[in-house]
Amino acid sequence: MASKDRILRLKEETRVNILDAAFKIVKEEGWQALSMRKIAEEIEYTAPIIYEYFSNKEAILAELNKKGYLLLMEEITAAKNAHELPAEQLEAIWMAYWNFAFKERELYQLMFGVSMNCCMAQKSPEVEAPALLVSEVIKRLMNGANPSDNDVCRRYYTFWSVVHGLVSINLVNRGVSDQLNKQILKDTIGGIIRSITG
Amino acid sequence: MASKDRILRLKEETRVNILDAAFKIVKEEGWQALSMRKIAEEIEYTAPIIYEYFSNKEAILAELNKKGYLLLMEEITAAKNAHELPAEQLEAIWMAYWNFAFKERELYQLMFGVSMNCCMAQKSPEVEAPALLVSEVIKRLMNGANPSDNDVCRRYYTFWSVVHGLVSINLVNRGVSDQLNKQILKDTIGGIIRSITG
DNA sequence: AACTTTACCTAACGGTGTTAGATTATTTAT
DNA sequence: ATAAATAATCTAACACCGTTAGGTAAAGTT
Repeated sequence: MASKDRILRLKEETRVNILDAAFKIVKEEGWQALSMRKIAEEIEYTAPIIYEYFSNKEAILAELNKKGYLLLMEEITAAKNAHELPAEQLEAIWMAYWNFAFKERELYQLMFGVSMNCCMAQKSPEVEAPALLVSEVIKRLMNGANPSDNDVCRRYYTFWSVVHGLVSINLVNRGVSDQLNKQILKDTIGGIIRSITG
Repeated sequence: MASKDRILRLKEETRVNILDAAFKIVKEEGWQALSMRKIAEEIEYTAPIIYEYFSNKEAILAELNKKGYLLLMEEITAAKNAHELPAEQLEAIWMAYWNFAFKERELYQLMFGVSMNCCMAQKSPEVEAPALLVSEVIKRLMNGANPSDNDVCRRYYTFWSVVHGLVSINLVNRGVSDQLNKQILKDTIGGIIRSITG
């Protein structure tokens, strides 16, 4: 009977509604505000209903995660296809990645484990000390060029980005071998130093 | 009277005990397992007592955050002092930073907002697609050199680390200007590309 | 010994994810 | 059309969370 199909379509529809509601809440109020009861309220049901469509909250997050990757894939594919030369493609791809992260920051947080409620924001002497120490060394390395604060800062963030990026990828992923990581680390740091000293 | 001092010392001691208990729980069971009631059980009190020493849970996290920065500062200072030349100092500092992240991974997570329960771990076609696409382009860029999978993978992680590092620093920090970020991004990506094409 | 202060606890509030069981509505079979 | 079976949905509850109010018991002070 065709009514079976209609019912299946309705079921699929509320499944989508649940995901949309979750996404809307996260966009408007952030991840910490996402709760099963709030999703239920949004779709005008009670909370236990959601468990007919998703085995638990984590399953909803997994689905949104997938959605994020599909969106990212769209963006970087378009960026790639806008160019011919691989060098230009690569630059466009990573620019698209960057833009995606800020256009869909909530999805990016979910996808790559960037937590929201971290203490780094609040400034204090203890928190700022490492940056100062490293910046001093960078300044010494560049002392021939008489660098501005902006230059030093740029170099500091370049170092920090690579290392923190590689660290956090490994903390959440545990994918690549330690040997490969150390190699990447040494090579890249060496590269930045050479690019400074010329 | 001296008893006043002794009592103050005792108060300070249980303050430290609370922090130690929290740290122990996190080390053994991760951040998601840290609760006020569990801390209380560890120090053999009930939960409300903790609020005599810390205004809320966040204040405890802030204190552990500070502890993390002090430890990190120790490590990178020692690394720096082991060398004379700024180039060597920088390499040693970032290696120390790397080692700190994995020796004290829980502290690192807290300090830099690396969230623990992220979906990236679970592999699926959707999740792997972007990496494949980028790797293809990298391979094309290196086609003269006939690169191994390991080489391509290394380059991919180098790109990804910088971009993801810069992104996540900006997502949690909101510190640096957009202009500086774009500059860092373009420079670094260009640098990596040039280091590939020779 | 009575009074005051401190230390500490129990009980509760409103929130979370999740499950069990009852209730209502819809479909199917007679 | 009516009875039985199935599906859809809800209420109530569990065990946990951070946090607060209020009471009790101990310690210190006069």
